This record gives sequence, C-alpha cells and structure tokens, in this order.
Amino acid sequence: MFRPVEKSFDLVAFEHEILKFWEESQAFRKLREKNAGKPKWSFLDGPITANNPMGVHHAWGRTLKDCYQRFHAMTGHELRYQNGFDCQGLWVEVEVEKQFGFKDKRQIEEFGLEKFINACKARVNQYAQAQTAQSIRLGYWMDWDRAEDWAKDPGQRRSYFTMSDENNYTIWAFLKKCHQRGLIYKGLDAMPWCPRCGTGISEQERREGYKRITDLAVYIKLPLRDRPGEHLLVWTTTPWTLAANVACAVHPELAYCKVRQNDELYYVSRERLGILKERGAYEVVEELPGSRLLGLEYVGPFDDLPEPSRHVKAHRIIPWKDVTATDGTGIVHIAPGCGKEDFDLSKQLQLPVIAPIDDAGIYKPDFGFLAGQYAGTVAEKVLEELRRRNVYYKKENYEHDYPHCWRCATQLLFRSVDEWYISMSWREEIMENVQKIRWIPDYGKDLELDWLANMHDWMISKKRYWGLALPIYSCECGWFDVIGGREELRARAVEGWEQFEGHSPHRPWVDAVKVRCGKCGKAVARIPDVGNPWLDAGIVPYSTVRYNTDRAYWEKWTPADLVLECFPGQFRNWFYALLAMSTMMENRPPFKTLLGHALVRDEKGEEMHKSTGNAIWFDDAAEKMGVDAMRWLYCRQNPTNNLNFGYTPAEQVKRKVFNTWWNVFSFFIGYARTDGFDPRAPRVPPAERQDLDRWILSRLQEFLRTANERLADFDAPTVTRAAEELLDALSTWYVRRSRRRFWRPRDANDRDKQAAYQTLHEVLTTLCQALAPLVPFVTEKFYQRLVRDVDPAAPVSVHLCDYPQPDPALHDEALSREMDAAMQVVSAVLALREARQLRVRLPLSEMIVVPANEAQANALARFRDHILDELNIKSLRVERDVAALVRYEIKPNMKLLGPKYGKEGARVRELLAQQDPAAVARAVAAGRAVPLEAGDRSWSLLPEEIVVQKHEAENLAVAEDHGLLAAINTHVTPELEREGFSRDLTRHIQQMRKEADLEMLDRIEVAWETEDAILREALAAHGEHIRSETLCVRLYPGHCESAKEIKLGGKAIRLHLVKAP
RNA sequence: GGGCCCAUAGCUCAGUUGGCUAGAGCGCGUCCCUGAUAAGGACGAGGUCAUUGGUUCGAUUCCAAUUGGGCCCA
Repeated sequence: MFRPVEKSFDLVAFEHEILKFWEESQAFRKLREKNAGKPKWSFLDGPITANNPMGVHHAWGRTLKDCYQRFHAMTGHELRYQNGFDCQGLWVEVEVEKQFGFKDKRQIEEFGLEKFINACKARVNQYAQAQTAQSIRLGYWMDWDRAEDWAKDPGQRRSYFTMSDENNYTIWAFLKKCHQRGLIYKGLDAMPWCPRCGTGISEQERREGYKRITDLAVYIKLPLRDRPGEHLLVWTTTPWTLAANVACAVHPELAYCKVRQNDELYYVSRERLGILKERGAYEVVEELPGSRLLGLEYVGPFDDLPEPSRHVKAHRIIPWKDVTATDGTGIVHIAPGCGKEDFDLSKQLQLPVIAPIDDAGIYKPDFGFLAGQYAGTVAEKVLEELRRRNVYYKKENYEHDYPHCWRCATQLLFRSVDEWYISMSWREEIMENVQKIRWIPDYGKDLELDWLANMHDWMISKKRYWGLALPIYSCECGWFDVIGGREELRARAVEGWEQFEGHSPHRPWVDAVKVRCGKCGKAVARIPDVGNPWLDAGIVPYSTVRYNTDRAYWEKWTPADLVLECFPGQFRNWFYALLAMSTMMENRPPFKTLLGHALVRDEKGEEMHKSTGNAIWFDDAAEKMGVDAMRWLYCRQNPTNNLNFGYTPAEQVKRKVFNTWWNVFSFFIGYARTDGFDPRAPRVPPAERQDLDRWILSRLQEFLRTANERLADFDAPTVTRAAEELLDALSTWYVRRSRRRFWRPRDANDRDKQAAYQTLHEVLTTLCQALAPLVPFVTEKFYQRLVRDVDPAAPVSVHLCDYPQPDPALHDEALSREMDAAMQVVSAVLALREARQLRVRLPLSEMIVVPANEAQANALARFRDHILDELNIKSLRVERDVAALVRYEIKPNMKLLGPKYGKEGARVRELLAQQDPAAVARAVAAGRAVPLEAGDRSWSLLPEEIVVQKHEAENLAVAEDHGLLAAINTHVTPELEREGFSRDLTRHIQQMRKEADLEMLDRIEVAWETEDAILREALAAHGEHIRSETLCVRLYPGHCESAKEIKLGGKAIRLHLVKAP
C-alpha cells in the first residue's frame, strides 16, 4: 500500500531525509558492489583547491561529474569514484600568512618553517573536510573520506591529495625524465615579481592578475653627450626603473623631430609633438628618421649613483622595431633589469643588466638616495631628484592595465632573477596527443593547440615554502642533477638522510639531504625553490592510479574516459600540465574526452563578488533553494555559456518542474490509495489500453531514447529540456485528460481504470530512474514511495536500478503526431473562444474543422471525444472544403477594369457576379487568371483585377492554425446557457468545499437562494448533475441570509453549504 | 597584430545534418480553467534572426567580408 504523501513539497527537508536514508541503507556501497567487475568507466577528477569552502561555481562542475558518473553506474560500469584535493602552493601560504598576521617572507622564516608547513597542511585538511561535507550535501557520490580516514597519512586516504608523498615523488620522476632529455635549465630573466610574496610570477599566473590602474608617468630630458643643448625626450610609467637605465630605443623608420623650446633642443617623435604644448611654444628645427639618431650617446639620469656610474658608457641610442608612437615620446627608456622586452634586447645587443632591487622590492645599497627604499612607492622621490638634476620635463597620470599578484594583489615589479625552466622544444609531441582527444565544445582543441604553440618555456621554480620540493641539486661549480624519487635520493644522499627520514618530502625536512656533486665532489644542497603547483595537479593520471605500484591496474583505468572542468584558465593550467606531463611520461593522452563548462554569474549575468554583495554561498543556496533545484539549473545549462545562477531561476525550476512533478505524483498516490491500486497486479497489455495511455507511453519511449543517447554523449542540457517537455505533457494533457478515469467509481470499466493507474505509475517510475543521475534526491523520494513502499523486492535505491531503456514496441510515431494535431485543434478553438469572449464553461453546440493534412484528419476522428470534452462543445463536424466555413464575396476591381475595358466593364461585372465565388477565390489565391465568356467575347481577369472578400459564415467564428481551419458555432441557445450556469455553480460549490476544508469523499448539503429566473431554470434542469459532481446529497432552495453571494455574469445567487450528517 | 568564440523578442536564452507561420521562460496586457490548487493554462503586443555579399529552388542555419562584444596569445 502506498503511504500518504506529505502536504507540501519541501525540497530541503526531503534532501536531508534522503541523505540519512542513503547513509543508513549503505546505498553507495551497494552500488559499487553491484558494479564490481563490470566494464570500467574511468573519470579523472581535477583536484579542487582545498583552501576555502566550496562555492556555487564548483557545484556546477561537481553536479555534472556526479551526473555522468551516476549514468555510467546505472548503465552497468565499474567506477573509481576518486575525488581529488589540490594542496600545495602559494594560495594556501597566503591564507596561512593572513591567519598569523605575517606581512612578508622574513616573518615566516622567523616563525619557523616546520611550524609554517604544518600549518599549511592543517589548513588543507580543514578545508578538504569542509569541502567533503559540502559535496556530500550536494549529493555527489564519491568515495569520500570518513572520520577515521582523516587521521591517516594523505597518501592513505580515499580521496587523493596532491601533497601526498607519492604525488610529489612521481613529479620528481617526471622532472628526471625531462632532465634526461636535457630540457631542464636555469635561466636569468627579467620577470614579473611579487615583492610581498618574494617570488617570481609565471606566465600562466600573470594572466590572472591584470588590473586597470593609474600610474604617475614622467617625461625626462636626457642631454646628448656630444651635442650641447640637445636632449632626448623620454617617457616612462615606472620612474623607479630609471636608475637601471642603460639605453634608449627608437624605431629606425619612424619620423622624429628636433624642436626648439625654451632655448633647449629636444628630440621627439613627430606624431607625439602634441606633448610639448603644455610647456609652451616650440619650433620644429629638423625632421629626421630614427635611424639618424642611432648610436648617439647621452647622459643617464642617475649616472652619479654608484651602481649606474659603472655603466655610463652604455648610454646610447639603439634600434628597436617595437617602438611605437601611440604614447610616450617615441623614444623608449630601456632598463634590462626591470622589463621583459628590455631584457631580451640586452641579450641581442650585449647591454649591461642593472638589477636595482632585492626580492622584497627594496633598492640595493649601491643606489645612493634610493638605497633601502621600496621601489613600489618611490615615484615622487624620484621626480624630486629628477628636478634637482634638471632632467625633469613634465609628468602626467597614465591609466593602463598592469599586472598584479594573482593571490595578494600587490602590484608586480619586474626584476631579473635566476629561475628554473623546462624547455618546451618538444611541444609538437604534446600537440599530437591533443589531436587524439575529443574536446567538448570542439573549439577547446584549437584553444589548447594555440596555447601550446605560443607557450614559452615553463618556469617551474618559485622561491617559496609550501610546495613540491624541486629535486634539483645545483653546485657552485655549475654542475646540477635532478633526483627522480625517494629511493634514488636515499641512495645518493651523503648527509642529512637521518634528519629527513620519516617526513614528507617537503621543506624544511627534505632540505637537510645533500648529494655529491658529479664534477667537483662537494656535498650539494637542494635548490631552495618549490615547484609550480600545476606540476602537482598535472601528474595525477600517474600518481593516483597506481602507476608506480600496479601497472596493470593503471593500464586498465587510463586514459580516463572523461575529464570535466571549468574551461577558463585551464588550457594554460591543468589541461596543459596534464598533457605535457603525460606526454613526457608515456607519450599518450591522459584522457579521451574533455568537457569544459563556463562560469557561474549572478542571475542578472554579473560576476559574483563578495564586495558587491551578489555572491551566493553554497551552504546558503543548498539550504534555501535545495540542491536538486541547483542541480537542475546546472544540468539544464549549455556548458559553453556562462550560467546566470540565483534564487529567482531556482524558484522557477521549483514551480515549473518540481511542483508539477510533485502534483502529478501526489495526484497518483492519492487516488491509488483510495482505490487500493497494486502495481504488482497483472499488467493490462499496452495494446488494450486507451490511445491516451499509449500516447504518453510512446512519449516516454522517445524521452528514454533521447536520455540514453544524450547522457552517453555528455549532453545533459538536452535531456533536461526533454524532461521538462515530457512533464508538461504528462501534467497538462495526460493527467488532465485522464482525471475522470481516476475518480469515477469502480464499474465495468475497471480494466480501463487499472490501465490508467498502470500507465501513470509506469511513467512516473521510469521518469525517476531516468532522471536519477541529474536530480538524485527528488527521484529517490518519489522512487521510495512509488516502488519500494509497495515492492520490498525492488532495489533499495533508485540509484541501484538499471538505467531504463526505450521499448520500441511502445513507440508509436503516428500516434504522437496525431495527438499533437489534436492539441493544436484545442489550442485554436480556445483562442476562438477567447476572441469571442465565450468562456469554456459555457457549452457550445458545434465546431467545424477543415484539416490541413492526413494527421489532422486522423486526429479528429481518433480524439473526437477528448477534443469535445476539453472544449466543452457538443459536436464536431469535419469538412473537406473551406467553403463550409467561409462565405466569399467577389467584386471587380473597377479602378483597373474601368480604364482597361471601358464600356465593356459593366458586362464583365455582371459575368463575374455569376461565377462561383469560391472557385474564383481559389483562382485568385493561386495567382491564376479567371476566364470569362459571353457568346462571342471572352476576357481573362488578372488576379489583381478581382477583389475577394472573406466573410465568416453566419453564427460562425473561424480561425486558422498550422493550415487547419477551425470554427465554432457561436449561437448560444437558452439550454446551452442554462448548462453553462450549472457548470459555474458546480465550480463554485467545489470551491466552497475546498474552503470548508472537506475531505475528498465527504458528502454535503447545499441551500440556494436567487431571484434570477435563468439560474432557477439551470438548477431545475441540471440539479442532478450538480449534485453528482459535488457529492451533494441535497440541493434545495432555502433561506440563505448569511450565506456566500456569488455573481455569475451579473446574476446573483447565494449558496449555503454544510457537511452532510 | 594573430587565433578562437559569440551576436535570435524589453531581459535571459533554445533553435544539431539548410525547408511549413523562428520558439521558451521572465516581464507587460487580456482572459480562462481547476476534485493536482499558495498551482496551472490560453491569447496578445514585442523579431530587418548584427550588417553586406555569395552558394542554393530555398539561408537564422553553409561560406566570405564588415561592425560590435568576450577569451587567449604576441
């Protein structure tokens, strides 16, 4: 027996109930047992950064991951269900620094590296646990760590952790392979540097941090050494770099002017003369190409400071083709120690490199007045000195995009430093593997190839603490080597192994170990740098799938069938690292299919920001809207487009989808309980069921076909939308049209009622199973009530069911088309009623339809009763000819015919009047000429010479829809009017029943009082019908002073209802 | 400067092998229905499917260029 349903649909409450149920029933464990040994389907999880709570943007990807995993489980596959946590890197360090209030690296060193690293590990564990709890709340079925697991070493847990020993050592193996191919090198380069974090920022990271800012830009005049009174005008937005100036660059082909202003001569690009205006009038003395300036020497701005003074000779004008005249002066200040392009030029032209600042952005001692100053705030001071030295020309505020640290938002400075790189000379090998992967959407492949083609050498070092300890041992004498794993390190250790043993391969512990230099024999320490964090995540197809310990297992589970992540950024981050590392390790793609999704925005399409207050926290969203509402939104969205997420769209999903679903479900349960329907009873063969039943079953098969095909192709949105359409058809047509079958008492048609129950039960149950991967909670809720409550032998959980397959025998294409046609007819006639203000409760005598095609004609025959009942019309007549509905009036267009035929026009007019109007109308509509004959004369009237007027036949209202003509007889007889009122009265009594909060089967008595003759007649004629419809045992005229007064089209009646004794 | 993506109703978006009258939701307006009911439905207004050219019997769809927007790279 079905259990009674809850009064209302409370999604959040149901979800908590189901979470408890899954826990108690061990449903996930049973699912894994069920699928053990079946064909493998391998999903590779991209590690989530365990540094903050999970956000609604993570929930999108995780919903899709869960959806496709559940689908493949239901279609009979074994899965690994391994979640991943990304643990190491600057982002964790920054949060831990905040926690302790540290401002810079020195404070970390003072605090103690060991304590600091342990704090980083603790933070990762804390947030990994929090994200685990949130993911479980989302309904994401993974092999989650349980209470006892958190005490274990990260490498022993169920989820993988990139800080695990195995992960780190496997990266060592990768780096060793790179080294064996000669790809690892140390390079000096000018790179963006975060003075707060004290580390270089890699190319990948730099892209994350551009911000629009206003800088102080300064114009200076640098005197030419051999040309008294002549100056270069030079512009810079970074005055702090002027102390590192070694040259000025011009474009050889650009036009420059020598101008006189205030008794001084300046060189400036012709296009930039405008900048001079501010300082007064000027006169162009000479125009010359940049090439004429090359080689001239000038006096540097700070030649008196100790370090710059050593490079005075370098100050000359050099050529550079990238000089433009869009801003500045067309003469570019070059400081190879402070800029990427400058540095590249210095290599080409053998310019000296002056590196003015240390790793905290502080000027080194040899820089005079600048020594000890922070480069980021020194601009005003530099200006003052420039004035003092009489090289200042003018300043301005300059707005531009400038890189900032992606974690701490500090403005970056450029600095020349030693870093370690992997040469990307082997990029072609990676690109070949990219070709073997299916990318969804497919342009993802182009983006990845584009990145690979343009990728510079991969900078893998970072001068920080919490991360992969780069296994590079570099000796003063120039020798270096890369260690490929723990055992190799142990074998080659010459000191410090005892201190390290028993610790994870992190700083500071691993730093104790030294190896022997292969050249000079000294004991060599590890370089202090840690690794780029994308190395950590990129190795997981190896480190987490037993590559090192069980190669056969690894072979079975890789390459992964699916990787699914947020697109933006990952082409240069995780996808890139995965592809590069897998190519190096085994020269094969790490996965077969990649599905990327876009970003979560707020419901208006704006980016979510804590500061603007439009951010939605996952926990709030889960408890307010319910995760299945979220999941529906995620599944529904085309993953290529940004998702506008919020409470309003969630509310729409609840109203449109879940509420409809719930109503159908509770309608079914309510009547099934009343009638004691048993779903285990013998099945009425579908062939013996009504068309309506066979129609919805056919629709169901179409849906199942779509669901199976599209989910296998990772296309949840199509399935979600198809489900919405099926639910709408089920609710607004199947249940609506079947309603009376459920409430009529048991009679000779019992078998039909049984068929209706079985049909509805089958549709609801199958729909639960089909949508279980998308919305695991509501489907479980319904499944328990529809199936488990009456069949203890059924699988314990909907997620243990096999995914439902379409049954071709139940699919009936013609039936679907005909039902569609029937619905079109209904829609057209409802529109007519609307236009003529003829409410549906008012019965009409007749409708006439001229079908446009066979399907429509068949539908009219097949669904005549449904159409009439739905439209409240007494009879349906099908006509083949439009003429039945329309009266044509044919008139000659005398404006044209008059001039053309003169006096004969009158005869033409007479002849035309004698023609069959319908035939002429057809000819005109077809664009044919109409021939006329009168004895010896004949004419041919062109279509435009005839005016056709269409009139609806008397008492008819006609409408056209999809080529079909529908008409209703609008004549309302007194009898029809009485019947209409009787339906109005029925409706109002039902409303009163509801207001009186009566049970469905309660009997009532109703007294009425009215002065209106027609209402009295209606009651007299249809009282019996009203009584049977409303379960009214007595309907009688009585005094109803205090009763409810109802107005029906201006007529008043008072009704008084009591529950029958 | 190069590569990729996008442009459909006031807003947010569907529209997958080129084909009947281009759809939905929200919002707006007018109604209807109701033994699912704090719901539901119908109808209406609102579209040069960014622009131009080409292929085709036929283009929102395919091709090219242009304009505007986004992302990536230099």
